[in-house]
Amino acid sequence: MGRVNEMNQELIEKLDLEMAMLIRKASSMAVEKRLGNLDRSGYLILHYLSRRSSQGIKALAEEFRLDASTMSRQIAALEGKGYVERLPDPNDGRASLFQITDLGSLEFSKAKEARIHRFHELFESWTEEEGLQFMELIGRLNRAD
Amino acid sequence: MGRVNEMNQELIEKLDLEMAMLIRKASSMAVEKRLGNLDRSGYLILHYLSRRSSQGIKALAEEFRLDASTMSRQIAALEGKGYVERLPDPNDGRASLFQITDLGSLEFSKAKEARIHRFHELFESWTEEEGLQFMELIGRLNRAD
DNA sequence: TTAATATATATGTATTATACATGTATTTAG
DNA sequence: CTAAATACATGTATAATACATATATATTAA
Repeated sequence: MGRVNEMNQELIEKLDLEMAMLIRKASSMAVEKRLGNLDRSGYLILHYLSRRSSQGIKALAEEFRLDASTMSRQIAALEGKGYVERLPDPNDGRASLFQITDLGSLEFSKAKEARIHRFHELFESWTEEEGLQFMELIGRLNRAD
Repeated sequence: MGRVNEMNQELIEKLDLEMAMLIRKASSMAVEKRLGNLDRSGYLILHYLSRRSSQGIKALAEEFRLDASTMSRQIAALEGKGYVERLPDPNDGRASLFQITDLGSLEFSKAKEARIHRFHELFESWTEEEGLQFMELIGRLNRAD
């Protein structure tokens, strides 16, 4: 079985278009469906903070490959809603560490439920095997440069 | 094999996160890499117009599931760059029809080449079969409500 | 130790993509 | 022929983002 690199130009072109469409569709879906008080960024950040110890802006920005200024604003939004809590970084007076609050955990759970529901709809006609394959393939793409 | 609806909650949750990450990654990639003079919308619209006869704002907005005002601005941008041409709709004095220009076709080809190159990188390690599966699955998602 | 430099974060500004509300011209229905 | 609907353009608002810059703190080199 050949590599995609060697393969049919046509398939790559179709992939290109399908990806472009998926991105637009999924982006606007995220906007449409505000899923409680959480946007996509907030959702991802809370998910991350719900599994890790408190993190600073820089670490979060690197984790999500966003500019630190962007992360700073996203965290500020979460802090403003009371979903994360700012703690002084004991090792660095310039920095803060952020941890998810109980309220944040609650909001995250609610958003997750709503999103999961939406996903059940979207993937209604898929078999489990297809879902698994798709997830694996997306995962690979997410971890590629 | 069961439907995703009946399946493991864990898989759906992972899909949810992977999708959220993909969207963010792909969106920012699209911004970073301006691929000539075409953004994602322009690219999709020119692709569409390169295969179809001239279309009005409304039809395009429906095709791409965007608000007509959004499509109006996107087409205006393409028109401003000379990539599409406005023709009066002979059957409706309120409407215009838009067709791709030679310059638009040229720009589209250039953007396509650059994007395809990027895709070859992204999918470098994939087999052809995986690429095909992925495309089919994305296509289904794009066509779901 | 002190001065220069680097770093972590916050904020100002700009861009892009989007939706919704509204206004205008034109078409269609009654 | 008038009333309602439609196609489009434009005003306004929001969200996510990057880059440039400012500030406080930390680190390094002399």
